[in-house]
Amino acid sequence: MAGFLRPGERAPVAFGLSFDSDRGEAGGAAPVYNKNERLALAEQRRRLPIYAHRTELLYLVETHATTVVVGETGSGKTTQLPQYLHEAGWTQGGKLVACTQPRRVAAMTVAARVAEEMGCRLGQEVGYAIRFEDVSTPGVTKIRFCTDGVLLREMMSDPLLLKYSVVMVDEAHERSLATDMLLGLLKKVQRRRPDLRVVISSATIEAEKMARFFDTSNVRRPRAHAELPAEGAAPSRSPALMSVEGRTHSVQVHYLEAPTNDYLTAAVEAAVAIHREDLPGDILIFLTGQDECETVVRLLEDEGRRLQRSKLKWRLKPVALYAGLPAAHQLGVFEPAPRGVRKVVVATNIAETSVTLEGIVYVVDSCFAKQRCYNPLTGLESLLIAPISKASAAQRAGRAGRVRPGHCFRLCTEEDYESKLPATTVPEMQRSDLSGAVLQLKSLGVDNIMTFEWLAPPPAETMIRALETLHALGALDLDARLSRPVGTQVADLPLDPPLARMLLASSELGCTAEVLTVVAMLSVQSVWAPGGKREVDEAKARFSVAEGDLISYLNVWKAWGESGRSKKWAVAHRVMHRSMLRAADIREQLQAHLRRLGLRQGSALEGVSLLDHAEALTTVRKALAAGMFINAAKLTEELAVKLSDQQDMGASVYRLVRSAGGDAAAAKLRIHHSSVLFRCRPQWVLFYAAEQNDSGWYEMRDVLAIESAWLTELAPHMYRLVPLNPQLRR
DNA sequence: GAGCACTGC
Repeated sequence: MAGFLRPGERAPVAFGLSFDSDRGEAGGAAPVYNKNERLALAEQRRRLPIYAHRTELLYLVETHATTVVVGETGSGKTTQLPQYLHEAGWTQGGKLVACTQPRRVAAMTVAARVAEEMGCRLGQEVGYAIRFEDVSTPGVTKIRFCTDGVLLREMMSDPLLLKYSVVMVDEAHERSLATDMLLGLLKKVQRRRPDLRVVISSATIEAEKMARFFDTSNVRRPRAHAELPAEGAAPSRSPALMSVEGRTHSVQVHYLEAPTNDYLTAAVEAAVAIHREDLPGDILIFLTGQDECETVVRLLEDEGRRLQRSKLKWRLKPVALYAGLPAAHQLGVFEPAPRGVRKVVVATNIAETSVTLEGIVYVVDSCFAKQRCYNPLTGLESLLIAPISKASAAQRAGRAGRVRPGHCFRLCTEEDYESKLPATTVPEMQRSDLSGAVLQLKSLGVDNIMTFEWLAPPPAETMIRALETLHALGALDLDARLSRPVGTQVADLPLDPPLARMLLASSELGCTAEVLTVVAMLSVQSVWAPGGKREVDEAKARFSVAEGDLISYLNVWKAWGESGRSKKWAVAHRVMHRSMLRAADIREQLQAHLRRLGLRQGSALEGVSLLDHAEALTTVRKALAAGMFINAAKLTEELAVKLSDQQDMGASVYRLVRSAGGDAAAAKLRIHHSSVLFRCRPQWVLFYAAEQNDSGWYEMRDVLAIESAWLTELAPHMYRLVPLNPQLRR
């Protein structure tokens, strides 16, 4: 294999790998226990690095409207800071301290830990709120952990966040769409609420930017507010910035001596080389997708068999980890490896932030990831393999230093790392469709979207496209104001605007029962289980109908319901039980929203005779079309000629209907293999999502076959009939 | 003709 070099190292050692510094240092098994476990909780709290900064932090929050805290991993910021604020009196007078997290599990686990430290029951003084679950008690709860999405929703009924005295935004450097929106809104709220304190927790790389963003010391305060009676000294409008050291071990980084164009083989070689050194510790390999992970697991299993002859102390045990994996298969990943076994976790980006693994000492990083990108000119998304950022690479490397000093092997040369990887990842805000975000801002009273202060403004084209989409859906009027009732109702529903729109249409057409199901199932990750391609195809065929995927989902839902929502049924039919349960939750939540909005509910298919079935189904399809008509595609006569390679020859090409020319007209679409319409060629289709992959094709998923006349009927503002022959025009 | 990084309301 190609050897590895440490930064600044010139001559390669025999194998490029050398852990001499590690030998004899900690010979035994890697410790994976919390060595403070037996200490009283209070003593453990005092031992956290952040404890030494307690007084200073409280002083900064007291005297500054915004405080940016750079707290490295293990500093204790997430669990301690909210408690310090509570102890210092910020929760007196019925106010709460909020702490937002980008992920649901984080909000739940952190809340549980803090409740334990404070010696109270979860949901009393300490609570959390995530979608479907509000574990907090009004009047009792003082510290509330929640996802940033929940706090955003909460702002729709409490725009000034009057319930809260302090809002702490954790993991702000991750720059999720919801975090960026929240930051912009918090800055706006601060102008109206000088008493509110904002605490931003961020990694070093984004900290300065956060502080600059919240600095309003040069902005003149509006006169109306200057006249407010001063309650003590006003806090400084220049943010405070402070760092708290973390508690992690050093990670030594190694690079390839020569570049590779096959990072899968390189990853396997690196893992084998590490294994041969015969030192303790698990290995974590970062790749880009499910297929890659499975391939490398197989290759490592082969290598493991071969290595069994070579008298090593440990046996290799490769395991894959990606989001689509059924929970049962994930178990092996988190269980500590038994004695004499070295775990090799082959993971996607999920291991970068979403899950933490114990016992990892070695990280092998392909330095690639699949990145979602939005093209506002076509209105379509891409999911392409791209080099990760240096910030991402640092995060991945850090996964090696949780239990003891570790090593990170990047599968590129140091020169390429320095010159080809961008410093930071482009924030989600700048590579997503923003129609949902724009609508939410409108409903929060941000009238002029173009002048809203973003931490990083999205492309103007994306904003314009979002306004156009919302206008086409009828959610905005010609002055780009929220329409009534459609606009306010679409904004009220916790759904993508197109899905919300079809739900409203279904109420008018009397088929909410069916559309609720479809919308809920479109809102979950994947209905079908991964694995055995043929098996899934066969299982799917049992539910397939010519009208397309959305109608087939109705059959899956019905059959799952008739089985008594049985997990056994789901497994037998290659349906993801987890997804179905979540869809059921979403469906129920949406139904409650419909009731609250006072919308009529009904079923088109229930109790309908076979004779009237087709007509009833057309009603459902039209309701669905009312939300998706923007994504209309028509089958062309063209046959694909060598788009990427000969495999594509003969595939049916679809073109967007809405485009008059330009980038959108050039986009070649085809029906995704996962669609039940893959082998059919309906003339006219609508799709919920299409994304470009590395083959160059835009693949349509969740397809609905329609009749062309529906387009002009449902969306005359967008589509009109063009006579084929001008002479036929009357 | 072959396949879905990760979150969130």
